Amino acid sequence: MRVLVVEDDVELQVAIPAALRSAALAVDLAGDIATADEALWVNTYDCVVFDRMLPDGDSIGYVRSRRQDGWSVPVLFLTAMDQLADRVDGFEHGGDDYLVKPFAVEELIVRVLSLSRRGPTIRPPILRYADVELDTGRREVRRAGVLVTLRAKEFSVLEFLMSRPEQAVSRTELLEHCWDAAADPMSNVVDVTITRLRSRLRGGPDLIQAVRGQGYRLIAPGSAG
Amino acid sequence: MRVLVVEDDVELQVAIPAALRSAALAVDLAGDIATADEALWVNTYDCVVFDRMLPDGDSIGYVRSRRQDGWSVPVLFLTAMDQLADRVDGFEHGGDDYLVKPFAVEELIVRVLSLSRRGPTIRPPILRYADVELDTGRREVRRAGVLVTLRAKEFSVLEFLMSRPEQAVSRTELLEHCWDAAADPMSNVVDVTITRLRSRLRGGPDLIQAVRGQGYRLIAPGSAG
DNA sequence: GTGACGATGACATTTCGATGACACGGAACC
DNA sequence: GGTTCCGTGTCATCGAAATGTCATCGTCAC
Repeated sequence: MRVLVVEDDVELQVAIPAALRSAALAVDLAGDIATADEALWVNTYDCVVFDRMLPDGDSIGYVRSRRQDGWSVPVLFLTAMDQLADRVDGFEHGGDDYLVKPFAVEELIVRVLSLSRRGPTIRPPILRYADVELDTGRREVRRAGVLVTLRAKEFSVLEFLMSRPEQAVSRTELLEHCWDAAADPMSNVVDVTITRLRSRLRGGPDLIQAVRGQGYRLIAPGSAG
Repeated sequence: MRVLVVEDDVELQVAIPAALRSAALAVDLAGDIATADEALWVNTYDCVVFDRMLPDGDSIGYVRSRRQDGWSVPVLFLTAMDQLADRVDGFEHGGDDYLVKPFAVEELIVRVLSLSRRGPTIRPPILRYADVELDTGRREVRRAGVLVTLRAKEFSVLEFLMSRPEQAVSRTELLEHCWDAAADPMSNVVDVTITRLRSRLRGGPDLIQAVRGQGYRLIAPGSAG
């Protein structure tokens, strides 16, 4: 779990990261909103600890504007007692929390852990064609429910074909999407990989059709294509 | 001892606080879940008395969702006889209690005092996969019930893997979530940490599978993966 | 029938992951 | 303040597995 701490107070710049690291969190530090903004574009964080008042402004304004762009990383605001009156400002977005200074580090840790955990659980898609299922998250392929183990290249090629079912895909396209720039366009790697793919999917009729002079396409026999 | 009472019935709004104050408890009052939620973020309570049915919903849903974030203040649910059938719902969390309306105030006081005495034991969620339990609050890991001591980084990596069971997780993702910005993307820290993690979890079959070219995934042998 | 394209088996090469040994740095403890 | 210990990162090496190459064979279209 990785956290960005945005704090300008020198003492807290030391204390907060130390506390969070003791809880096995990876911590980056920024001293102002500009630096924080940069870090937030470059890296992925599970949670951000934002001091309310920073040299270049009130962090709430920054967070609010990013929220409008769909940015959804949970934020813990550190706020002084005298800023508490307008604390409602910080809660337009349900995913956030705040902590009044001074606070106990244990409290901070608990809050940050809690916020980090609600991270957006993205369900990676599962591609389906005929009796083949390709789970992009698990990196698993099943044919008629039976698990089929594929090599990375085979998986990658099948994924590409399944993303364009029944479309003819040229060797060049496959090379460009599944191989890196160093791939030799004269080689027959694609053919070989297709052969290997077929042999692994031998749990039913051949779904990979060669289109002479064009490339390959995924097609279920009988689907009049 | 400070207690939050969440009740919408006007008579009970008077009777319950009065009873509890007579037992030397400090009582705050909220009329609905929204108000209660705000109070619970701002203040620390030793116990919450929650009516089951409130104008803005069933309090059980609210409590359950906060429990998932590790919130552990004991709750006493006030439930009508006709809601009793589904009372089990309220007891996923061991620290809670319930009282069927109508009730004797003495009974209420006894229960609240009993709950308050337990104090706010922090009981954050426990991740489980196969025979591995990871207690995010205690920062403890058990395999087949046996305590396994992990280093901070190892814990952090395991936590991330366990938050995405059976999903392939790339080295980059792990680096981004478990290390800070100083991490060298070219380094093999992730591999090394995985090796160390495996060697510590040698109380059963290897659950960490390398996905060649992709990263790692948590998978129990035999789970058709 | 024949010529080009695709399929495939065998083999070579490369890449990738695992791991042991070592180095560095911070915390704890004299 | 110095020293030791512990956690963590770096590096080099090993070995296995994945993947590319090549040669040969098959087959489809004209």
